[in-house]
Formats: sequence, structure tokens, C-alpha cells
Amino acid sequence: MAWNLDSDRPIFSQIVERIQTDIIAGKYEPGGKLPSVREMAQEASVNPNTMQKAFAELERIGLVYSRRTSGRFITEDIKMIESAKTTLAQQEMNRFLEIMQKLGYSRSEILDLLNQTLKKN
Amino acid sequence: MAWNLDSDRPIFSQIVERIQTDIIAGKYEPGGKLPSVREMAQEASVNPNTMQKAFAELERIGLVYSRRTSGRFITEDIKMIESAKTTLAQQEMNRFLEIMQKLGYSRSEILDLLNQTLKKN
DNA sequence: ACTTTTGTGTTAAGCACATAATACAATAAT
DNA sequence: ATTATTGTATTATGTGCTTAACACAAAAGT
Repeated sequence: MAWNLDSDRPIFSQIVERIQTDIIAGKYEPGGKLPSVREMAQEASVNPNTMQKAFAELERIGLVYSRRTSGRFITEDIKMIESAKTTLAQQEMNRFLEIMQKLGYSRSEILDLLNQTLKKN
Repeated sequence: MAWNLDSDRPIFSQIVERIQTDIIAGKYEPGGKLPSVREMAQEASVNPNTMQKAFAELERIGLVYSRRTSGRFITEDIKMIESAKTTLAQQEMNRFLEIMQKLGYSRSEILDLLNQTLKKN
């Protein structure tokens, strides 16, 4: 699975978003064990320190916790995961609508464009 | 007019996007003169070198050109501006749909959420 | 003619990010 | 008991972004 990291933004931020999305999408089970820092660093072709920094941020958010020598785990708090999902979705929607309106699109035009794009496959 | 620059991404990139959007939205007329580097730098509370870098990128894109000692101007090529508009819109739509689908939303759910948000005012 | 304004270039400093190379203590695995 | 693996911490190095402080040539404004 390619990680598609670009150099326009801090890599550790992109990793945070990636793992966050994967947790929300259910690719990691609540309470489940995450691969080790070194393992994930290698998979993402990234320095272990960078991956460690990303994990630290995920812990700060609360989606992940660590047991010093046994590994790192996804939170078992399903409500928190669900809450993160709706928060992120709302943010993305607002961001999208704001940009589109700044570009000069009306609400109906936005809906039309979206329907048109969704029909394309 | 606040510029709302954050520290998560390079400032010059954010300025590029901001001016690009303003050109597309028609806040600057095609062929019209832009404020000077020093002027806009002050307005955005940014170092002139940073603003200069942003302008250089806008020139590279082709939305702007400069006459060495008289100032900087918006392109008169209306088709290029229109083209930039649809390209940006398409990019934003694809980005939005991709993220929402990764979060686990179906197409109909996305449309529902969007309609729901648009009705909120 | 003189001054101001224009875009542009240069050099130096500080900062965050990323990589590299280690090291350590605690636990799991054997 | 020994080894391997875990998260975590440290130091050093390189790079890009940003600010700061200039400088210059060319044109516009006076």
C-alpha cells in the first residue's frame, strides 16, 4: 500500500491524517494492536523518528495509546472514533464549500458538478 | 481583509492560492495592475521576499506577468483564467470525494450531508 | 534634474522538519 | 537465563521556509 506522501507539507502531519483516516475507516480495529514504530516507518519509507512523532500526535489526540514495551494500540472508545469521523467530515465539507464559493460557484452549481462527477463511474 | 495564514504549510504557497482564487473570483480584473510587492507584503504582514516568491510562482503558472519597473499585472488571457477555475474546481471536488469515501461515506450519504449543510442558512 | 517607485538579487540568521545513528529500560519471546 | 522487541530519548547534520537588511538598475513621477 503506497503512502503517497508529498513534500508540500510536513510528512508527520500527513502520516497522522493517514492513520487517523484508516482508524475511522475501520482498517484498524478498536483496541487492536498497531505495527511497531520501526515497522511502520519502513513500510512508509520514513525515518523512525518521524513515525514516532506522528504516533505521539495521535496519542495526544486520544485515538491511540501505548504500553511502553508491548506496543501501541487503537483506542477502545468507539464513540471517540465516531466523533472524530463526523468532525472530520464536517470540516472537509465546510472547507470544500468555502473554496467552491470563493471560486464563484453557486450552491446549485456545486451540486450539479458533484452529481456530474459522481455519475462518471 | 485578513489573510488567515497558518503555520502548517509554507506561507508563500498559501499566498499563491489566495491570489489565484482572487483572480479567478474576479477580485482583480484581467489586465489590471496588482499592488506592488512591498505593498502586498505589508498588507499580508509578510516579508517582501516571501511575497516576491509567491509572485514568482504565479508568473510561472502564467496568471501574472511583470514589467520590470512599472509593476505587475494580471494576464489578459481570459480563457486561461477560466481554465484555471475549472481545473481547481475539479481538483477540489475529487479531493473532497476521495476523503469522504475513505472516511466511509457512500455517495448518497455525501449528497445528503451536503444538502443538509447547504440548508443550514 | 531629482526623487520615488518598481521588480529583482544577495547575504545572513533563526527555525522546524527530516534523516541518521545510537542508546536505554522494560517487557515479551525463546 | 538469554535474546529480541518495544517505546522512548539524544545528538548531529542537512534542507527549506521565513525574516531581516540591504543593494541595484530602470522607469515613472515630480
